Amino acid sequence: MAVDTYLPSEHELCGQFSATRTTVRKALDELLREGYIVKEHGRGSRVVERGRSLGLLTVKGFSGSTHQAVDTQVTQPSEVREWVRGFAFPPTDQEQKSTCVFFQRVRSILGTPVVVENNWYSTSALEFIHTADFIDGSFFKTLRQKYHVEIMGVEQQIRAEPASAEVARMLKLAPGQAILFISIRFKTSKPDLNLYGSWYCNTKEYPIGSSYFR
Amino acid sequence: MAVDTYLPSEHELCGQFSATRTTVRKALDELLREGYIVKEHGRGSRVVERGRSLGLLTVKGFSGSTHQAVDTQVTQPSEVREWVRGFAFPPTDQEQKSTCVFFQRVRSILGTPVVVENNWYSTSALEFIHTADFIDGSFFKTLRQKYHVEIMGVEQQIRAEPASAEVARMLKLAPGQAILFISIRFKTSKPDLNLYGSWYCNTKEYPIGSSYFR
DNA sequence: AAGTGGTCTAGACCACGCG
DNA sequence: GCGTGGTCTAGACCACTTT
Repeated sequence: MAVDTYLPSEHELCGQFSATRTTVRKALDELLREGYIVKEHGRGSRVVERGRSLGLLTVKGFSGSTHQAVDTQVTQPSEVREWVRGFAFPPTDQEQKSTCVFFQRVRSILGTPVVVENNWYSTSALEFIHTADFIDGSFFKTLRQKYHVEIMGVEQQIRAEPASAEVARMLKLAPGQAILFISIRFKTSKPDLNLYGSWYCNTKEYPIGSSYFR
Repeated sequence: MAVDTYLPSEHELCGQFSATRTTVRKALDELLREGYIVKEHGRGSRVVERGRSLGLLTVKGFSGSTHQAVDTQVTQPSEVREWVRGFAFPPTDQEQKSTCVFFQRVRSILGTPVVVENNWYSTSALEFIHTADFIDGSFFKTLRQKYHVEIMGVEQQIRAEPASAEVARMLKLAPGQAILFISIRFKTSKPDLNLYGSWYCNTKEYPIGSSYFR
């Protein structure tokens, strides 16, 4: 949809999709939270330009980015490991009873590496998926299309830290530069399945964006 | 409510408050997003411990903190100024036509300064409120109780930065330490009134927390 | 089987923007 | 006055958990 145009009214959308206000409004609220529209009381729902930011803080994950030119490099393909400690959101007891799958990747925008992602999930809740088998290179898309698992929510804890030597190397920064560290847990529609991440972000060019509406 | 207990069922709450499922669920969804409860399909809504984090990323602002012992020091009382430039979320044209009110404060937890807040709002949308007249020292509480203005949403942009000399001094850190910079815009129930902030956070002891659910 | 949360239909009334 | 979004009541059906 073109920026600055208005969507059909909620009542019209009800007709078009044979749904009720409740359902239509729920869908529009998603668009609002993702930053695609703003609602103007008495006028309508206007399509807006999404800002120059990563949009990491929503359930869409990195794929919800404003940027089309996000490139993903797998730096450590999926492998089975033991859990490490020190998560801000610790895995459940059940998850810790089994091993986990770990993979690491680096996200870049226009050639600039912006995020180093360390990702884990429990082998008890989801089979081993090789990074080479990700549909279109996307983990979330693979979960959705092949396993019918949806991301239902996300919890995060955010800190500013100096970059370690290793992270600095991967982000092509000087060691000690200020980076953003995100400890993250995604909750999925599969009750026992959570996805854990420790993400290191270079926010110099591309800050993290977030919006939240009642 | 005690941690790990369950709330009355949604149907029960409907009875207790003479409301419908829709309304009760909307309220519970707020509690979910604020991190006070988790919903367990088929079981109920369980009260959980909120983590050791600031909860800055929701519409509650700093007052949504987990910590009771948040102390606020006004370092620059309200005064009328010209707008400065460089906001991630620029004031609207209408707002920029008039002057603005600026105030600065430092939030501390258990004696440790954790946030330096620079705050602005347009004089065209809200009268000058002296920091000394804040109800219980809270700006949001004053807006709500005295002006019947509610916070409806928040947009943020987050970066990791080295602390400037001035910010370092206020946060009692060494200059150049990694801190978190948040550029923030609160939208209110008063259509023309937005609140703008540039916040500098020391996340070493108290990281920023956020949760998001469909 | 009974109780829970998840989702939906159907319809009402209100507050806001605009002509 | 009319159309818009904001909120609410009333009630149905489904999926999941527990007994």
